[in-house]
Amino acid sequence: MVERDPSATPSGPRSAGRSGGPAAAVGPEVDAGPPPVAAEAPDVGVHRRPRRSDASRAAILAAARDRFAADGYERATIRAIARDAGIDPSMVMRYYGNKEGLFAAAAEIDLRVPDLTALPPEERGARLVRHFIELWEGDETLTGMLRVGATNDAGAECIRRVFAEQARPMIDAACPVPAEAAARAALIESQILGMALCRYVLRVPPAVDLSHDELVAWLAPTIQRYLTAERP
Amino acid sequence: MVERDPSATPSGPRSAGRSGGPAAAVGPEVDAGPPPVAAEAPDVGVHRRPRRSDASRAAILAAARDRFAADGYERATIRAIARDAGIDPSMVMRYYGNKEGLFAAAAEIDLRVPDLTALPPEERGARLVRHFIELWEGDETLTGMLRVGATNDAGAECIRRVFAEQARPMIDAACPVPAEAAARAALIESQILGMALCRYVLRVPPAVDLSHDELVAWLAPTIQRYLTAERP
DNA sequence: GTCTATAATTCGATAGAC
DNA sequence: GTCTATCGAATTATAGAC
Repeated sequence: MVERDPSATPSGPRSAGRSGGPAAAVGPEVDAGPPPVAAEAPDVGVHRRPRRSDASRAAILAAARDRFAADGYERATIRAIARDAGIDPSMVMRYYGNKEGLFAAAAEIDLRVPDLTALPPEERGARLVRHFIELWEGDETLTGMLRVGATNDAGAECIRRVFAEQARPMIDAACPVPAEAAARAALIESQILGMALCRYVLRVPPAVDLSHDELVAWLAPTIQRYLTAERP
Repeated sequence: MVERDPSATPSGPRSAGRSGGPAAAVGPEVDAGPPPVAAEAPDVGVHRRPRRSDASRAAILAAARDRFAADGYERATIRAIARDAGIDPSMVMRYYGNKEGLFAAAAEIDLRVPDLTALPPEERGARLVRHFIELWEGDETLTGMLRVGATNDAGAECIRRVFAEQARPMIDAACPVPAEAAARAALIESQILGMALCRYVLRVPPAVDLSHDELVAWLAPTIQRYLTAERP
């Protein structure tokens, strides 16, 4: 079958690593902290005394992102994540409490939605489409979150939150009628996620074969209409 | 957490049953047959001697569809499916060989795509959108297949095949330029599946709140454009 | 902080009686 | 055809030594 062979990667990090690219923009280490352990740093504000385990935590998070992305929530085991990170599985439990805590820490995503108000209205659709295409192809974590969100409720909540917090404000700013912004944002999200689903998760052949330019040419008018067209 | 409580349904069928509605239209019992058992009916063509176990097989398939739909591939256990069907788990193995065989048998879907050529071109987008909305809300199996397809490759193949075999011909017949039909079908599929993902799987609030009429009003022009508009 | 050992479940799958 | 009993493997999670 096409299932993952556990013996294929007996040790060491995964081949298709993130290479520290978009991962570096994820944000300032927003892990949940060691849950059942003594709180050694109550003032988690600007300054924080670096823990000796920061390297281990980062390695775990990177491996978790890869595994969750590749295998989904259920098949991504703590053992495999720990093995990829070169760390004992019990450390993962100690740092993140349980599997859900680990996922929550690994699921921090930055969509880096561009500022649409700086563009002339007729270019906003194309700008948004091109941004999401490049975002999706540059970071397999997004595909993973989509995979997890379809099966696990914590993953779905993650996607809902990411789009509500990061995409909505920009869409609100670009929408003509504020009362319609919610519906317009949902429509845009449906087309963006739908194409991502077909291309990167389901791998529907004709969707995979579309070039970036073709995608922009087809999808930009759709997004543009959802964004600014008069309500039908 | 929101995970399923195994003790919530100690026995008996699931509360949200299919009530034999769309399931009856799935097709003429296309199960894989008992794989490791003696082939008692080699001529599985038009006529077939009804097996004594047909009722059990149907019960298993119905329960499997519900479980796969609700829990996804990994969490849907053969034990739980058998319990819902009121049948011993070993029977599932005997009938369908293994878990993948069971899924393949349960994943037979009929999209019942309407004949678009009978409609004036300007009404085809709305017709298609309304059909898929009603289809999706009338049969939770489709949501389940989407859930499974996101995590499991067999599920993804199922979705690819269903759309390729059932939706493509109708779209081909309605598309102006045959060479562009593949891309147009992929675009339509991305918008249909994307909205289904947001509404029924991820349950993004603004997408869930959209009424049928609003959905048709917003999505129909998109589908219409993917279907017949000149290539951008 | 790190690791070993293991508890406690649960799973898919098999063997065999009736 | 149906069911009981169970195997072997895998999982999350915990306890505790160093």
